[in-house]
Amino acid sequence: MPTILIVDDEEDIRELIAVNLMREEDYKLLEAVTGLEALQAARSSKPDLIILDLMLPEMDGLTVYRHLREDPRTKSIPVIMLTARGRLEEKITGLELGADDYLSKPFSPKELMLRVRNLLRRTNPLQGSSVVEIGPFSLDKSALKLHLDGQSIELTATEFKLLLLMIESPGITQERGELLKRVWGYNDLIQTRTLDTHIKRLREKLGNHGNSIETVRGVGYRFQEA
Amino acid sequence: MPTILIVDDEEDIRELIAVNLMREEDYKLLEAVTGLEALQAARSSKPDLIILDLMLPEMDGLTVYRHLREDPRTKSIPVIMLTARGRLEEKITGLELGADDYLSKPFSPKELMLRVRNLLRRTNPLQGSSVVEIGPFSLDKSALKLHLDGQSIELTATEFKLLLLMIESPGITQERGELLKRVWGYNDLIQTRTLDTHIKRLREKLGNHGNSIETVRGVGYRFQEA
DNA sequence: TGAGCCCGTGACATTCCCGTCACAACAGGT
DNA sequence: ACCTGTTGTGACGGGAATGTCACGGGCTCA
Repeated sequence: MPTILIVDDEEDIRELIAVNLMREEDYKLLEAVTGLEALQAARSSKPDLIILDLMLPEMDGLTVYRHLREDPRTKSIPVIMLTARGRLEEKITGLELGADDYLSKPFSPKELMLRVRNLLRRTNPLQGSSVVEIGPFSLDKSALKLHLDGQSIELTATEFKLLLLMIESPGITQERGELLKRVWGYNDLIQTRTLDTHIKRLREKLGNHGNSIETVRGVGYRFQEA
Repeated sequence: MPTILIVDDEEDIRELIAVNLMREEDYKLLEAVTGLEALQAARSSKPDLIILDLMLPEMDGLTVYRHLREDPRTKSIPVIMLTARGRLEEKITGLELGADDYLSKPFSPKELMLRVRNLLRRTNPLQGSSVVEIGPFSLDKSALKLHLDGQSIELTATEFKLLLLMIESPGITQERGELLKRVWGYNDLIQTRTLDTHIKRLREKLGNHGNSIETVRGVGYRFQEA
């Protein structure tokens, strides 16, 4: 289970980030309020990733970042920096970010989750390399590949998530709104062709098995082996 | 019977939610006014779902949520959060909510009911096992399908509602006005051939069993196994 | 920086559902 | 048998839901 350290002096920002990380995946969370706390926690707990707000009282966020990079114990931990849009952002753009990333406020939590996952996958590739098997379908979470009829089909991240969601409960109809929320994070019943388009792309990639994804008009889609 | 815990400091909001929930389904309802009460109730009564207003005196709603997630006894209980439209909402919008959900005030009770049902079904799949069996008939609510004589018959949403209504009380004659109200929401005794048409279509799809839907002239229709 | 990939969107095509109508068939009462 | 109100039936068209396609923006990697 990956450990993530959140550094921010604002209680509710920490709260929000934490709350979101906790769903979706099983992360172990640490929190720090000041730069000093952050450095100590980073050294002692060796988190897999640090989310660092640059706007900190006392010790500036960039300073914290430099210290992290100088200490061999924390040198290789990837960092996602949160910056206010403006001058600080410019400074960062100039930095050689290496394995790191940044996000300017106000940011969408969805975006943050995405980067967290990306960064963890990039630096910690073994992470969650499990395989789901349903009938002739074999989904490899780590490689984002689908094995079917002896063939290996590459899926994109979104396609994979969508297919996995449906394939995990075969025979159960997944409502459109449900899929939009779980895959894209849309909470409102917005009108979009995005879901349909991805369903189409999935069906194409599934070839003969394309009709395993059935349309339930007015409700959603369901996975059902022919 | 699923248990639902409502957490809100405002009496009339609680009332409003309670009244609406009771109208739709048979839920057992619990109420809590403060965050502490909520946590205690959640731990002792283990509700199937919690509706949590984020705007609470004393202990903030997000904090309550956090505690719920930390305690293994309440960790897996789904939560619907109610937020005021505004800053908090922005923070939450776009989140990948995972098992949970949120709704911004003012919300329509209909919307809330919908999410309650969804969430309960999703997290508690045994619950309301979306299949109804009567004699040789087997109705799958989620797929809108009817299994009969080893065959699988697809029904449209309207057909399904209509058939379900009659099949749930076999031998009982359903009056035309009653059916029009429950399936179509028509409150007036309007003159329409809609009902007849749908009955016809149903009979067609039922094949040999078509005559299980009997006409009671001047009154309505009745489902009766041959 | 340029090519390639992935993704969301809007425009358009297609399919499907459903209510209505006109007319046929039917049942019950006289 | 005739009359009358009710129900069955088939066809039609509007409109909504979904399928399909092409485009452009953003990101990545070389």
